[in-house]
Amino acid sequence: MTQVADAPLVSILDDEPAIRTILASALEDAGFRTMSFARATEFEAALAKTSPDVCLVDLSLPDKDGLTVVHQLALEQGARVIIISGRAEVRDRVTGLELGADDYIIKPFDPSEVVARIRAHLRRDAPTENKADTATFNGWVAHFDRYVLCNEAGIETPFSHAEGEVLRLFLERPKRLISRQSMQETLGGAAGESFDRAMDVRISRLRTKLNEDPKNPKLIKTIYGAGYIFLGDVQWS
Amino acid sequence: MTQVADAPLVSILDDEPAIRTILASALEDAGFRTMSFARATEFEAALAKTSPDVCLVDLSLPDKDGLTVVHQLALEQGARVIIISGRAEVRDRVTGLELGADDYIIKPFDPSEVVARIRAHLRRDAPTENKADTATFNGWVAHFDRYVLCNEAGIETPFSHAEGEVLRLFLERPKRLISRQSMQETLGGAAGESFDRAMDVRISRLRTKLNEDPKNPKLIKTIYGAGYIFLGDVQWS
DNA sequence: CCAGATTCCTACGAATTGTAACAAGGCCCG
DNA sequence: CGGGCCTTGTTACAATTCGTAGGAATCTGG
Repeated sequence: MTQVADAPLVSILDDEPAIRTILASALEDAGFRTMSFARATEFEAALAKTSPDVCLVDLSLPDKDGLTVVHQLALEQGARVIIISGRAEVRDRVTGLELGADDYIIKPFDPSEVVARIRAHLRRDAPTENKADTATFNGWVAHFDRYVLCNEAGIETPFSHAEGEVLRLFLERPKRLISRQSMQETLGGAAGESFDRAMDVRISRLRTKLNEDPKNPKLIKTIYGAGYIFLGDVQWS
Repeated sequence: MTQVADAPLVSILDDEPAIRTILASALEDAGFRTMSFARATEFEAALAKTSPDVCLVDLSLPDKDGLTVVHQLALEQGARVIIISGRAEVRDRVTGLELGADDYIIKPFDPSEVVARIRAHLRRDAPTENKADTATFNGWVAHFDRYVLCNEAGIETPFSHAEGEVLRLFLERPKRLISRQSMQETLGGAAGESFDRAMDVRISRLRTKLNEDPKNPKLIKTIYGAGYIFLGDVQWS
């Protein structure tokens, strides 16, 4: 497993070698970089040099109380702190979390859950930059963050929220049938029988903005009695 | 228990009334505001108007798959999502977390742990707003200590307290939908229901100071029927 | 080619939002 | 105290969005 230089760094602090090994290998398989320590003093010495993104800390340590470590970590460092402990009492968990831990995992644990939880925590670190909000297709560029549609000449046409919902649905499922019903479920939610014209109109307006020829639509194709298909080579970025 | 206007809002989605009651009372005792729903449709309808800080979601719902709800929540809203489920398998937990949940609590649960976990998650939300009072975004610099907005040319424009509140709210949650109602809750507090156009005016004035083109605003975007989104790459310092 | 169903599209109107103008209140300074 | 100046909510009206209605256009099966 290759390790990218900017892969998140996870620091492991546990006195049992077996646990360290299991965690380290599971995390590295998942693409993280790891550092392992058996004693709090070594762990803290390393912190002075490197700042990990996540710290996994066992509460029972030979040289120091784990909760103290957690508390200092949470206060001083910006790192996420996850306690991994054999102490399963609710009281233990609550105090651990209150002292600054971000999560509390009970031994025995499943490595895949540890990985999933770490990912869930890290996901919050970079909220803005990871979501793909720009799609390119057949000379068009749709900017969902700015609610703007841009053609080959670079002319921008704004689209509304409702139009954007439909467009996004199409761009996420290109070249596949999207039934009228599933479309209403995904969007408005208010699934009334006689209300389904609203969808027609939304699509009609979207077609207009895409300069579709009504007689011969190239992008949004109607499947009579079934739904719609969005043709077009979509690429998100 | 008195509820402060700016206390974090927790939205509960569970089909069992007993669970809802237990959670709601525990959370309100802990100083949170709560909203409870039995069905996903009601829950989602409420989301359109208010944006809670945390959502507690049960996976087994009468009208919709819980995981779908979680996924949409995580993608669209910025809210923390905590699954509370009777399904205890590791596989369930991992998929729940991967679909966007921030935490996964297994039934039966202890309310105090739920509270502790919510607090742990929220603690991460507001690391910036304590000390930083200068934000840089798209050529602008906002100095909240001096109530001054500074453009690329270095020209300073003063802004008022009310405008600063709105601006700060935007800068703390960039590129996320901020619902109209949650905005009024965060700010004015005293909310005349729908007759309160003060918010519109505040935003209009803020737009003017940001030199926004009324026809095509680049920073403060209106989402018809929902709220506003602040685009712009914010950096606090 | 016909009948019936389905879909498109234009126009209209209800709801929502933008903004200019006005008014109420606070503050500073003479 | 009184008069400007700033702030901010309120009101009124303009602009925008988007669902609805209803007839025109299109499709399908026979």
